[in-house]
Amino acid sequence: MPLPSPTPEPTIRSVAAHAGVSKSLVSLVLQGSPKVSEVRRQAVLDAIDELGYRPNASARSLSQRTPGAVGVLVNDLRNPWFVRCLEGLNKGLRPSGLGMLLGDRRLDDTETEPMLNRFIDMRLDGLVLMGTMTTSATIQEAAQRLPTVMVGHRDFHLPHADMSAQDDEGGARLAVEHLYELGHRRIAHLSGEEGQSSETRLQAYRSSMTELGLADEIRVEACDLTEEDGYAAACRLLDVERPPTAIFAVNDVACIGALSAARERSLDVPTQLSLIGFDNTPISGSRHLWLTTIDYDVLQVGVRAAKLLIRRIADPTLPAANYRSPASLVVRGTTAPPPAAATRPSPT
Amino acid sequence: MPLPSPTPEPTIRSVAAHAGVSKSLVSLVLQGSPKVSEVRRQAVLDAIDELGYRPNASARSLSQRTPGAVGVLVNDLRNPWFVRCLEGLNKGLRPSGLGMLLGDRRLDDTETEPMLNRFIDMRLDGLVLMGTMTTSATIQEAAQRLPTVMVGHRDFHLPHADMSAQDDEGGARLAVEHLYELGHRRIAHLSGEEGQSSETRLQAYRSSMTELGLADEIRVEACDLTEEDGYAAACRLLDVERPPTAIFAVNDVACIGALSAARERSLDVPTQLSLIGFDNTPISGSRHLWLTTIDYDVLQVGVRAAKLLIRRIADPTLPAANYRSPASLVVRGTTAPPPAAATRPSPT
DNA sequence: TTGAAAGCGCTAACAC
DNA sequence: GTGTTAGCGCTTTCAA
Repeated sequence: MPLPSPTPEPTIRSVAAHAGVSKSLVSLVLQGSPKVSEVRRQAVLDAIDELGYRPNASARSLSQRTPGAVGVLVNDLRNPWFVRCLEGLNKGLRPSGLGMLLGDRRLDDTETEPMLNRFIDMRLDGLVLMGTMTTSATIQEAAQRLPTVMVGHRDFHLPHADMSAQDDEGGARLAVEHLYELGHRRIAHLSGEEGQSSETRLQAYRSSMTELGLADEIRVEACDLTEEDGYAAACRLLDVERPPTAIFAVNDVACIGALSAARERSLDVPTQLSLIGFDNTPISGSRHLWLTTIDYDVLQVGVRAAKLLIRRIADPTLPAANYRSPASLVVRGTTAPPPAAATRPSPT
Repeated sequence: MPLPSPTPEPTIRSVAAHAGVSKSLVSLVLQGSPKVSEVRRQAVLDAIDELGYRPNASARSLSQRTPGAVGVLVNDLRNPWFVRCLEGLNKGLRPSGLGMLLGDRRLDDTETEPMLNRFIDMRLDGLVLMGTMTTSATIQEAAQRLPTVMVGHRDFHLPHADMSAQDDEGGARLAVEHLYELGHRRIAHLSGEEGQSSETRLQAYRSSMTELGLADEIRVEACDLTEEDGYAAACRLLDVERPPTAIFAVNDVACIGALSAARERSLDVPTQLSLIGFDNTPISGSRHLWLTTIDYDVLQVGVRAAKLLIRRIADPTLPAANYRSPASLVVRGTTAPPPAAATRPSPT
């Protein structure tokens, strides 16, 4: 049975002929309509698998004017955060029967425009913009034409898009306070270079520090949200006269970079340097890293995004909803009280 | 400008009317045909963006009988190997203008059948099966209907599918020989539970060991290809009377699990235990891990897969091609000579 | 219940 | 060069 079938592809027409009924009857059977007699239904069903018939999605989507799928544009699949979030999205989409078409912004930067254009041209039922990204004319156009939800951020203005994100402000405060309570004072921040989430986390770090009377201890280094760049920024933070005793990193990936920097300097984590990440990425729970971090149920963020999108597909005129998943602290192995000498010059 | 446009979507017809030409002329312009006068072309182009016209992909795909996209079914996106491989695939696909639709087998196991069915029904131009997976009736059907390439494996029989994979046999031998040359004798293998690649690596380990006169030292533990399971299997390997001085893991992810197991037992890597992985996954080069591993240019495996697929789309009757990317050793920080006592009971 | 017929938006012969 | 016409495979009135 070689691939190039000798017979032309069976269509609804050939099925009808084979079953001795009309096209429309076949269509009704395909859609599980109740108003078809049992005899005919069987005849059609039999014809279908005798012929190996498969409906043609393009034809259906053309005629029904909906492809039954949404497009998902992801920032960077190398970051496990996205994989987890996709899992949630997928789960939330399932009841609606919507499929998803995935594209990665970073796989190839020149590839994201064609991808979005394809989404538009397919007249997809919805669009998911997952993770920090800068806007562009194409994104704006796509978001204007397709019901849209932004997940993890609201980096640019999209009047009719919903948002499913996390409590960046609260999470960052939890991180700083945790370190403070352990006794740290020289708490530095490894910040993200772009994106509203990074910005919010940074501001929250600043205010927390100030409110704790540590305004003078504020130290910030910005990095791209990659491990490599987190490493570099952490180096800059550590290679100074009076290095911090603790670093709050904008996300887990950057935090791992910081871990490398510490190790390279033979700084023991957590006894000589405390580190805390953000996102509770799957890898952060790996025994080998065991990162203290901020959790906010990413899976739920994904599920919520799906629900918002489904709602918006049903009624695109809805006012934009903003949902933030609450943050909580996950204490693991990378935070501890600072070396005694560092905080308490000696006496009480 | 709210989303629900008051005017119906512009079509090729409205564009034609607006520009004062016929439908077919518009179609020709859209396809960049040279046989259109400059004046008309401009008129059409103007009409297009005045109206904000976008071609309808379903209609086009119905009439052209090709959607200009391939489906990619991936085993597990949590493994960074896939992300890298996708990058290659994407790169290789680019010149052809083919888009890609991505699905993850593990995101949700119940979701892979609908995904494949969607691929079939969309009459996609091709199918990519990326990474170890067990077959199913749906996979068989999809592969029968769509030009197919398997990447990284040939886990089941698909008569008309090409393969782009890696030299598992050679790579495994390199790993064992590297450890041998460092002086290791008690070399254990952390094997994969399923998949032909795992099987081949295991067999090569066995033969290498035997050929090196180490048949008696053969120790194998099987694990699922995840970090968690790699950890568990490594524990079983280490918690015995006479533990191995080196472990060759079936892939990097499992190797990281082994690293955790070593650390948990306060075994220093590499001075007390050597570890070597497989795949040269991006994370393995992370400073924090710095895994010795086997490389085979995954990117190239992806590119090659794209090329094979493009060829097969052009001529589906081609005999199945099998390509294996050559393997090489990447020595980093997790391998070293064994502790002296272990190999040389004491004297020379 | 079932069938006939008219589109969905686009491409592709084929004439002019 | 440009317009006309006939489909692509399916859904969906509307009659029968």
